[in-house]
Amino acid sequence: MASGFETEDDGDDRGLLSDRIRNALTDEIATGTLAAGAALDEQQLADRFGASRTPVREALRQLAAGGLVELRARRGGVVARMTPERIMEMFETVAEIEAICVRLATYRMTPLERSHLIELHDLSEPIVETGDFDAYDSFNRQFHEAIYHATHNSFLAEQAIAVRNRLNAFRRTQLRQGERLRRSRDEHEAIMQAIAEGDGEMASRRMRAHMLNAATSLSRFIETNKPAGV
Amino acid sequence: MASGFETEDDGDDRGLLSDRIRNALTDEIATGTLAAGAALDEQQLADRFGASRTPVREALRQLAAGGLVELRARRGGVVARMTPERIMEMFETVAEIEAICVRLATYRMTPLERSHLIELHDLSEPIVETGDFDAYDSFNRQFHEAIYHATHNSFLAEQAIAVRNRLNAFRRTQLRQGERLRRSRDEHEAIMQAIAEGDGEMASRRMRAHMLNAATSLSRFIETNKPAGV
DNA sequence: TCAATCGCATTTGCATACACAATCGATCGA
DNA sequence: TCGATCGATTGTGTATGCAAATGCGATTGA
Repeated sequence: MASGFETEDDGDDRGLLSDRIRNALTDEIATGTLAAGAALDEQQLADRFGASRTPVREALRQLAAGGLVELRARRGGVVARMTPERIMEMFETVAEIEAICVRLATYRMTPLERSHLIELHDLSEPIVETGDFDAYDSFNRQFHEAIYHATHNSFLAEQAIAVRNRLNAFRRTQLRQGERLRRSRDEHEAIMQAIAEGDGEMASRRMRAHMLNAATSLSRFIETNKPAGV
Repeated sequence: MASGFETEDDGDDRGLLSDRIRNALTDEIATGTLAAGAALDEQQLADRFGASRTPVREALRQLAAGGLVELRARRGGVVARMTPERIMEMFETVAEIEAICVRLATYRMTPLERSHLIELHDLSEPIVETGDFDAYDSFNRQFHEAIYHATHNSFLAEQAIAVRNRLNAFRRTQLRQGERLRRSRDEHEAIMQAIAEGDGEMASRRMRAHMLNAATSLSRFIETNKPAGV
């Protein structure tokens, strides 16, 4: 009440309603609040968000375009069901795209970008020591995105981020194995080594292996925690 | 009038109105009927399609998600402007993804898929002889999509098709140089050779070169036909 | 008892209506 | 004459209403 402005209270209710609903739904799908296969009733969602069906519909259409929900005509929408096979396919795709990115980045990154990446990598050591999963996840994201941008191909970077986000949205079963954290950083280390030597092909192979290791680690987790029926 | 059914006259007015509008707009952007940067007035489009603004809005949102139109909040939408730099970035991305696909396809394709691909490739010879650009374009699409599917990674195949379509939508300046047609087939030939030898890496490199050759050919065309101001 | 069909309820798809924001033009001031 | 501000108009964003289609359940027939 100190300021005279009341048009924006929290800074959260700003922008388009449909965008806010879309972001909220994206989060809920990512966190698993909305389980895969769950029906998405427009009126029900509208009530929950205190809005009308119109912005909800637009949000659903956008999510459908992004592949997070399946929208069958006149039959409503459901959260996209992900089979283990499809998740592995997505992982492989991400791995290959990441491999592309690191190869191009190796050949094209500026000295500034290189030093920034090194600095970022160095920062991950204490995180691994403390075993802070969330912090490492955040670092990991920055590390990979730094590589995307170092390709100096913004379109490719956008694609990489998009496909990675799409995978993350369904990766609510995060890698929470202490051993994996250390191994992840070691793999980063090997990638950094190849980058430093200017060997893009080597960096590419190591990045692919790095991603597939993460996939394997996840698939083990999925196998052991397999829900009945699916 | 022979049959008693009248629910579907042409088979064209079936399905969702928003989908039809989306497809129509996609085509118009691809063919250049809607020039890049053209403003997309919702009411105007609604009138043109004989519909209300609602399905038009949904179509625009989907196109925005696909990257074909840019949608600024409360400021309407315009057909996405493509700079030559961005087009080249897209070409490079497509080239790299195609390179991935052909490498995986080489290692994973079934004998049936291999024979199908060979058959397809053989069919292109007479097309090159006649110099039928449209026919070759159609064949070319089939050839590349056959490779996508042979990766046995449907997600990757979807991504490849999506990014390829997205590029095609802005490639209304098609390659209409007779020489390029022959060279394109020769490059396909070299790729087929590598596939036959089971050398995925070789096939990958040749595919990348193939795509970048097409890009170079296009960039020359763009340079010579550069519009004033942009 | 099982299957098929008819009818109802629910929900989507589209149209229309209204409110607010942004842009453009005009008028006022310097 | 140029700039800025205010107002009007255009157009997007959201809400609501209506019609059609889908899915489900009950009823009827075999």
